[in-house]
Amino acid sequence: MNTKDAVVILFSLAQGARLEIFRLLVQAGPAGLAAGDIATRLDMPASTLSFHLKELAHAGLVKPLQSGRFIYYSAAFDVMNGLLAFLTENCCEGAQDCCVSAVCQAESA
Amino acid sequence: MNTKDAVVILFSLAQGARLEIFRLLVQAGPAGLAAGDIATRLDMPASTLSFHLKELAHAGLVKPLQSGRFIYYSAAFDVMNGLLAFLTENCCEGAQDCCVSAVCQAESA
DNA sequence: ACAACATTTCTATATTAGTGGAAATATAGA
DNA sequence: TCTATATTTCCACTAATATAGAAATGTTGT
Repeated sequence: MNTKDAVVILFSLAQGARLEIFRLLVQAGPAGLAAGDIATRLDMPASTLSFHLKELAHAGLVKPLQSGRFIYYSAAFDVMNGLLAFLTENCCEGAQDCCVSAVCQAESA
Repeated sequence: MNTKDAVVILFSLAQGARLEIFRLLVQAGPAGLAAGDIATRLDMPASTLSFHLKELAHAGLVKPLQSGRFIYYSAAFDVMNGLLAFLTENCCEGAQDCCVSAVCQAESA
């Protein structure tokens, strides 16, 4: 991951509608949700949703899977993990205690 | 942390210049760097840097500390950790294995 | 082929963001 | 107070983004 990739990913999340879409998909898990289902749950016009899904897919944060007439979108956890690692890379010149430890402790506690 | 806070933080990072500033400060550690130092290292006009620092500070991602004529900016690791936690909240309906574990394993390995 | 449905692309509009020079503000030291 | 330095604010310009209706595309079952 380089700076340009990270900017694209962050940009795709830095918008109210898109962040809600992504969080919905994170909570939905690997199976994902159909586009129409997302539109209904978030009360969003189809064209607006499509615009945002395209942005998220372009960043690699969501992956589309066609199944019949439906297209299921799911969150790409590996891409998100890569982003998190990038954001805390070379943290504090090697003193990693001050950086992401809080998250890891919260997870393992 | 709510969606609006997260969008503000993500937005502050979703820009090439700002992401570079933040990463520089992450690597610099808690002591931070003076604004002029950042400008020199990133070869950026002072007014442009100031614009971006303001955005990062507004999001709470960097903290300014005045010391004489200099203003030292440092990364707010607690805010970043809060963001990471928010992004993976309620992940996969409880099956956390699929989410942030990769980051934590990489850190502890 | 046709009808029904799911999703995307096209189009126009309104709003917002990024840039950097010049001027203003703040601090320190003599 | 005067000067040098550090940083921010002001300003104008250029460009990009979010939105949603309407039309187009693709898919399924009959």
